[in-house]
Amino acid sequence: MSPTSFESLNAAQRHAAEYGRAASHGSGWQAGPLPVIAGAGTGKTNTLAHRVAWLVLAGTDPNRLLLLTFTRRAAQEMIRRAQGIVDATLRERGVTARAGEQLRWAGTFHSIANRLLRHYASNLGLDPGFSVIDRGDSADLMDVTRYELGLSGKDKRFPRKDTCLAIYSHRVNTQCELEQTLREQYPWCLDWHDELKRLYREYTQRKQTDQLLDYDDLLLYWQILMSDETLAHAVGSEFDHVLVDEYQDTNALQAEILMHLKPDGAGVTVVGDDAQSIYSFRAATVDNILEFPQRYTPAAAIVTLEENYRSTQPILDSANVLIGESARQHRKLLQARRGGGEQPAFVTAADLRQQAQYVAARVLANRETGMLLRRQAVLFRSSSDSDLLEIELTRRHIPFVKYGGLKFLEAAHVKDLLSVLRWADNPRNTLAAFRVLQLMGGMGPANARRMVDALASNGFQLGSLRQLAAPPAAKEAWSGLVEVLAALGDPATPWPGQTRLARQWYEPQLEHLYEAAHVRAADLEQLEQLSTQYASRERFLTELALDPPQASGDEAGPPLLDEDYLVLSTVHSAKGQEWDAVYVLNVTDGSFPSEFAGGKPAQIEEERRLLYVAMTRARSQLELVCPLRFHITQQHRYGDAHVYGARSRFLTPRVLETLREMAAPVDAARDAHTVAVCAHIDAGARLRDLW
DNA sequence: AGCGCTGGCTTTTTT
DNA sequence: AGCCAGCGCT
Repeated sequence: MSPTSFESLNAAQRHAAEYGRAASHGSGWQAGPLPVIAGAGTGKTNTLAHRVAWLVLAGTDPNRLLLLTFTRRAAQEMIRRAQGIVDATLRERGVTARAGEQLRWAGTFHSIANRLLRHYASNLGLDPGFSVIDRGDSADLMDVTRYELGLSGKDKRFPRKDTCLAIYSHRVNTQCELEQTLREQYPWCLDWHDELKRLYREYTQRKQTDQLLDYDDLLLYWQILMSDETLAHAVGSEFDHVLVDEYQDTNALQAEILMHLKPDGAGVTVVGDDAQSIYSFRAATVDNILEFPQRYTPAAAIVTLEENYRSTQPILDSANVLIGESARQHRKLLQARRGGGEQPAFVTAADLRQQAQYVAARVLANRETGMLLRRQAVLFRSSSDSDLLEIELTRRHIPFVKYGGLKFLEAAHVKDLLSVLRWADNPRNTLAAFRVLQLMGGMGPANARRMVDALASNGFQLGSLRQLAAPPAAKEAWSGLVEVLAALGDPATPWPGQTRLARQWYEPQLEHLYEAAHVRAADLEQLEQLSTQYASRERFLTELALDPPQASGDEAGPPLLDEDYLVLSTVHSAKGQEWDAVYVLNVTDGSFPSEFAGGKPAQIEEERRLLYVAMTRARSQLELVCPLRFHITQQHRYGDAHVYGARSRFLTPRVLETLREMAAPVDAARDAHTVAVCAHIDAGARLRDLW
């Protein structure tokens, strides 16, 4: 193969990339199953890209190669890199690269499911024009259903809509009984078992009536498709090779789909790291990767990548010790290829404010020695952990971008505007209809119901809305809406400009809906801008649901690339990334592990892996920060109630030996009366006791 | 009957 | 800062 590119791989990487060499000739050959356990920073993406490139160079038709990744972004990155390797190799051989030979089947399980289901819709009794609804819409549908079943308003509070959806999702993705999900993950909802079951039955029914598929449905329908032998064979034989990235974060449904795709494992490559499995709340099961080899006879041989190209050895030493204390795993020890390096630090701060000040100061100090802000990142367990830091950064005029947490598309006003387009796109989408109708003052659930029923009895002709009379208070907004919907529903209306039409109707509604209307109006302009980048309304709405912009500011596109900014991110969103300096906030019991983690060993192990993922993002500098004193917020009682936190239980004596312990310098100007107290209290238990 | 406002309560992480 | 139940006003 390519003398340069492939020879740059180490032995294990090359073995993985070229696995099946002996069998490879012509098209349609297969080798596998191949499990690759790739430790953090061991060149996983590079190896997988080389495997894709090598398969293509060895004669595999790129159209017969299925690549499943965790995010669509990862798929695009993989395509780009594999293409680069193929092109470079062919150039070396004096062959001009064949233009347009692209990987058409690369994407997330969900997006590939979307494509397959539209193709096989008729086999499943599905309308090929189904809509995909995102999380927020699913929750809203759950809410409407709950309201109509009369499940709200009992003396005991029924679980909120997001919780209802989370339980539902967990239940279908784990393929376990509802009762088991409740007992293990949502014990406080156990009393509602029967009501929830009724709710889910109705929810499923409504989605089917309205031709809506939620995220979970994409997988469920795919699984059902694969449960039929004939159809499974039809789908499976479309592909010679199936490669799955981040296999440690797949769930039972996805494993089953893969199994039916290639029952004997021929042509299957899975890549992942059990030590980085952190998505069990999304029903991912680390068992998939732990038990993968044994699912075949003979058992598949594992290729392990342990040479780490990212971090210095002192950082890896800490991480190795930390993860070494976990019981069940594919053992591996990360070895640094880079020399030198300073010991990572464990820094105690008096409280959250001092933590924020300390981190901001360290970021600036690094910046002054020439380390760009974007080469540094602050990581944390939950999105709100960075609240104080964000204030501090703003005060010091340090620009930052935050990943994770509430996103642009989840903001109420953005969803409002999108709902107008969604309703026009699919008049049967009563969910969008309900949302849009109730945006008008004077129009509540009852009137909205009346309008939707009338629309249904007129065969969902949007034009028929003209005949209906709105309540007096909504009169003006109503006639405007009717005209906009008629325009959007007319196939002759071009797509560019449709978002503007919708926005012109919606913007006046902002005033009575929200407090800071002008701030929200700016977002709407941005959404309009974003929509112009898509070819059609249908593409815009579907792709937005499947691949939303990652961070606030992300949707603005290129301009940001010129600027320097600090990265703030949840650990979950930091997956696969790296920075020169990494600061981890709140390395306490309560965050690592989360106070909500529950006591089961498997749950605690996952929390340990979360800290492992955070630590292994660092290239040269790693600091774990631990504030000692917390103010209690968002609790029953307000006031200056506080607790003293203990450092994370994962920082055992053996781990601490690998760290340099230090205290954040006390800011003398402030807090003269606050003395840093060293006390160790089980804050997690205290917080749990509050409930 | 239906709308909208008030006030009490809030279980993380996300394709 | 939302969500949701309950109440009072139209």
